[in-house]
Parts: sequence; structure tokens; C-alpha cells
Amino acid sequence: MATIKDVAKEAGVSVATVSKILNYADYSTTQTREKVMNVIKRLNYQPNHIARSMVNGKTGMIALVIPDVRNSFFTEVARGVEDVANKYDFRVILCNTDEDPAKQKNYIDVLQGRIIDGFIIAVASDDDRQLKKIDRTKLPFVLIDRQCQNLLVDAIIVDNRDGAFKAVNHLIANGHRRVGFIAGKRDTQTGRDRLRGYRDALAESGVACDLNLVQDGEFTSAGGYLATKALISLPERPTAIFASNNAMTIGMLKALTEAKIRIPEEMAVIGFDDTDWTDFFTPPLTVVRQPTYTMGTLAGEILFQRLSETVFLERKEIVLKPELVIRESCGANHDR
Amino acid sequence: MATIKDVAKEAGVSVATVSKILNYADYSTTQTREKVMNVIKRLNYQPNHIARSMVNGKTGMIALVIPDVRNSFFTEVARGVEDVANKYDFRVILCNTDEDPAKQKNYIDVLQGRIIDGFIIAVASDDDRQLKKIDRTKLPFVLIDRQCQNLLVDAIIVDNRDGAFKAVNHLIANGHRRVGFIAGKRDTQTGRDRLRGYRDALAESGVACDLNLVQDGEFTSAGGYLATKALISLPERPTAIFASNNAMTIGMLKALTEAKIRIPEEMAVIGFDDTDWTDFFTPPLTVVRQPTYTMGTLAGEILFQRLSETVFLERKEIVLKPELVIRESCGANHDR
DNA sequence: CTGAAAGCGCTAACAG
DNA sequence: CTGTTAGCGCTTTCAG
Repeated sequence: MATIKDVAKEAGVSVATVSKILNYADYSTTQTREKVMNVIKRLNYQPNHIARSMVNGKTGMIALVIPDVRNSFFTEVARGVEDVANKYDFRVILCNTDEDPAKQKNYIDVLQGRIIDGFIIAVASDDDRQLKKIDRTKLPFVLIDRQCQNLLVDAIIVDNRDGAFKAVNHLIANGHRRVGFIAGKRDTQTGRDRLRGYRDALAESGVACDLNLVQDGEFTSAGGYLATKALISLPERPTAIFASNNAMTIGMLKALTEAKIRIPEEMAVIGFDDTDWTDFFTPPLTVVRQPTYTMGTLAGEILFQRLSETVFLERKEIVLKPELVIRESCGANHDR
Repeated sequence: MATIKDVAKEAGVSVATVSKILNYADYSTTQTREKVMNVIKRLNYQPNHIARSMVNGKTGMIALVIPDVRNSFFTEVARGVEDVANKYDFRVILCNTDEDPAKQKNYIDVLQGRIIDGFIIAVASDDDRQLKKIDRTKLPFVLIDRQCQNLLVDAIIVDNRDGAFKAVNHLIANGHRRVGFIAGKRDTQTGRDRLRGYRDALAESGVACDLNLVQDGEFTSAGGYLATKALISLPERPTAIFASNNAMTIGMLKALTEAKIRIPEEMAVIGFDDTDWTDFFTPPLTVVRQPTYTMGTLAGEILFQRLSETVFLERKEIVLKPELVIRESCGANHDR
């Protein structure tokens, strides 16, 4: 691989000249410029980005660390982040931790080794040992989707308790007393908050909380499937199920379809996250919709604010409100 | 940010010592080792990955460049790539070009600036001007999903013509003579091959090809939606539609649902790509399934082979066979 | 076992 | 307008 030195020697100029021609539009005489450019083309020279960012301390890139690339919630957030990054002429790289703290640690290590200028992260787990590795004195970052109690940094989250509360409340208002809940990961604030919303809704209506009605789904479709199977084989089966994320919603739907349980007649159903197919599913799915794209843009804007920060800015925590999109799967539009 | 120099000074040793302690398990006496480690912890020192890879010329990372993060086909491929990368103790970063040649150029530039050791790419467009930028003498890479005629490098692709051929053939075998086709991007080999499969199937059965039945959907869900609207408002409406990728399938389904056209009674339907919800959709969707995960692992293995290459290896092109998964949306299981 | 020094490829003063 | 030189933060000979 040709270096700037090779180009300089071949063109009979100094490396400084080559560098400047490359970095400043109208630096040298068009003659030397042309000469240099020709050599660059001939030698197939490509500036080493690594060396470049070593000297100026900037990379022009940010990272978005997510726990599940296959989850459309996160890829939708990614689009938001990308759009603001592009606005600032930055590139964004995605890192998938696969909900695995070990993989997360790996990525954090490299990222904090300054291969990027800052990052946005939805943590795989808010276990303290993990979090200690993430250090804002090393590299600016902002939390997204999953808040961490012990990490006082900027965060863009949604009111998960409220989202779950609205959903379960709606079910109760429609006459359901036995509402199954498919819980997400307990080691995330998001998972815990949604469970809290479920409990609060029951409590507020004076409905007793049967522990059997809460099944863990770990935020995965396989987990949602198993949880649903458990729910429907209960001696006293629930009349409604609320799945607390999109992957688990898919698993739930699969289990219900297999068991030939009709929605909403035999089982009312609400999912979390509005995806591309929910509105033409049969029946159209009632869901708690999160402002995904907006979360991405907000997180991006805050990060870039930090990156260009001269004075100290107070920590920002933005809590977005989710919205209950009522369609047909919850039976609200049906006689019952 | 503390550097290795700070650590050295603070610990009263040389930078070389610090470096060696960090990189070789049993280098110094446990005494100096402990002393240094303490300073590292106290100073919150984090080795600069950029500087490190400048000297040893390796980054321990590869990139996967895809045209659409929101497309599950690509995220599934990503999981395959990640699994083999992890096996080799590499990290993988994802870059989303959003089907935009300009963004792709941007990423390619930075990537070829050696911020990673190699990459896997599904090109946004096989326009020649774009491809000239991608240069295997700069950095090893392998093509995935979308082949490029003028780029003679390793490639993992699927037999797209065959996939489309099987689907359309099946429709014809079930009595359909007017088969609508939602075409993908014409500037990708994948898009062109699927169209060819459609045409070949018609030709082989002696069915005339009505140009109105071919509508472009650009591989997007919005495109699929519009294409379907055009198809169903044709004076002589098709009796079946084949959407040639998953995003367009979603758009098609949305348009059909809106128009209250029953599947498969009023319209037989086949999609491309098997996603998580296809088998419990109502009716379950007949699709052409691609071996996504396998594509990822194969691409990864070939790339790592190249990275550790000592002798010249011949170019590899692996063509995987897609599979027609017959469910109910094509009407094959119904009386008609 | 430890340190001095060279150098990875590039940019940024500073001179000329 | 162009060249010389000094680093960026790290690893790696090569001596001691």
C-alpha cells in the first residue's frame, strides 16, 4: 500500500505538499497539484484514516451500540441517529452486542480506545460491573432506551411504565381481569419499568396480581413463544396477554396461532412497538408505539452537542411518551 | 485523557515497560506490574486503539456494509458474519448505506483508510463509477448478495433467477396466467436476476409477458405498496402477484389489505425472503427463502481466509440455492 | 527485567 | 507556494 511518502517521492515534492493538496482545495499551483493528483491515481494511494485521526484527534465517526440488530426498534432508532450524523458530516457505525455483556464489554473497550468520537448505547444489562467499564471521562456517550440508575449521563428514554400502564389499563377497561404479561429482561430498567406499569394498572383497578400470569420472555421471540405457551396452559387461562416488546409479540402470536386460539375472541392481545406489519396483520394489532426515530435524532443531537461542548452542560434526561395505538387485536372494536 | 506516558511517569517506569506489561501476561516482576496496574486504574487509563493499530497494522475489526439496516435479510446475514468474526476474536461494525451510492462512497473511503482489516459488502448499486472506488488492492473484501459483473472478487450470492423462476412457475402451475411482478432495483444484479427468473418462467410456459404486469418497487416497502396499487388498478387485473423482496412484500400486503382484496381467493401472493412473521400471517405466506445466516458465515470465513492469506488463492464465487416455501397465500392448498 | 530510541502515516506550525 | 521538522500514542528492536 502506497503511503503519502511514496506519493511525495514519486511526484518530486514533500509530504507536506501532498498533505496540503489533499486537505485544502486551492493550495498549490494547478501544475504541482495536477502532478501530485496523477501520482496519487497511478499509485492507487488512499490516505490512512487511522494516521490522520491520530494527529488531529478526531475520527468523524460515532458508534451506535445496540443489543439486537434484528429488532426493528433499534434499527429504526439507528436511522434517526444516522440522519443527524449525516447532517454533521459524520459516519455512524453500528455495534450489535446481542444482549451479551461480554460482547458489550469488547465493543466498549475498542470504542473507548478512540476509534470514534463518541457513542450512543442501549445497554445489554445494567449490571454494575458492566457499567463501570463505560466511562464518560474516556469518551462522551449518551444512553438510549435503557436507563441506568448508576450512570448519571445524558439519556433518551421513553416512559415505559406509562406505556405498559396504558395498555393494561385498556385491557382492564374492556372487562379483562386475568391479564397475562410477558416480561422483558429484568436486568434492564426498561424491562422492570414495563412490569411496574403492568402491576400499577392492576393495582389501581383493584385487580389481584396472580404471579402465574407473569412470564419472562427475555425480550426474545423464542422467549415470548415459551411464555405464551405457559400462559395458555394455565388451569385458569388469561383472557388477554400483553407482550412487552416486539420480539416477544412475535413469539406470542406464533404460539397463539399454533394453538388455534382466535384473536381477539378467545384472547385479547396487545404488543409493544409498532412495526411495519402490525396494521395489516389479521386482526390488526393494538400496540404501544414508541417514537423510535425521534429517539435516534434526539440522542444524536445531544451527543453532537457534547462533542462540540466548550462549557459544561448539565446532564439531560429526556423522557418521551409512548402512545397506545388501538386496533383490533385487543377486542375493543368488537362486541364481547 | 491519560496516555501511556502519563502512566509511565506516574509509576516511575518507562513507557516500554508499561506497554509490555499490558501486552504480555508475565513480563515484569509482580512488584512493578502491580505498581503500574494501580496507576493505570487510578489514572483511568485506556490504551488508544488507534495508536496501537497504527504500529501493528491490524485493527481486529471487520465491517459489514449493507444497503438497508431495517431489512431483516441483511440483519440476519449480519448475525452470521458476527458469529464467525467472534470465532476469530474480531469485532464487526455495521455500516448502513441506505441504498445511497453517495453514502456508500463515504463509508468505503473511511473503511479503505484502514480503520478495519477487511469488509463484506452488499453494494447499493453496481454502477461502474461507484465500483471503481472499491479496490481489493487497498483492503480485502468480499461481495455478498449482490454480484458485480465488473468486480472480480470473492462473492457469496444466491441464485436469484432460480428463486424467482420457482415462484412464478408455481403460480403458473396453479393456473395463473396474469402474474404481476414487483421488481427490485434495476441497478443491482439481484434485482435484474429476479426479473429474469420471472420472464424465463413465463416464457417457458408460453405465457405472454404483459409489460404492465411488471412494476418497479425499488426494494422498498413504499415502492411495493405503490407497485401493488398500480397492479390492482389495471383494467385487466393480475390474479397473482410475486414481490421480489421482503420490504416490497410488506408494501404489497398493505395495499392488498387496504383494498380489501382477499388472499389467496382474489389474489394469490408470493413473497421473497422468509421473515419471522410469515408463517403465522393470515394466510401464511408462501415465500422464496434464502439461506441468510449461511451467507453471512460463508462470507466471513472467506474474508478471514483472505486476511490470513500467504499464497494466492483463486477467486471464489459461491452460489447458494433459494428454496420455495409453499404455504397458503399462493392458493396451492385451496380449491380454486 | 527494564529503558532509549526509532518509527507507524499523517498534519501542522514554522521557515523560507 | 513549498519544505523541514516535530509530534499524535503506541509497540518493538536493541542494549544494558
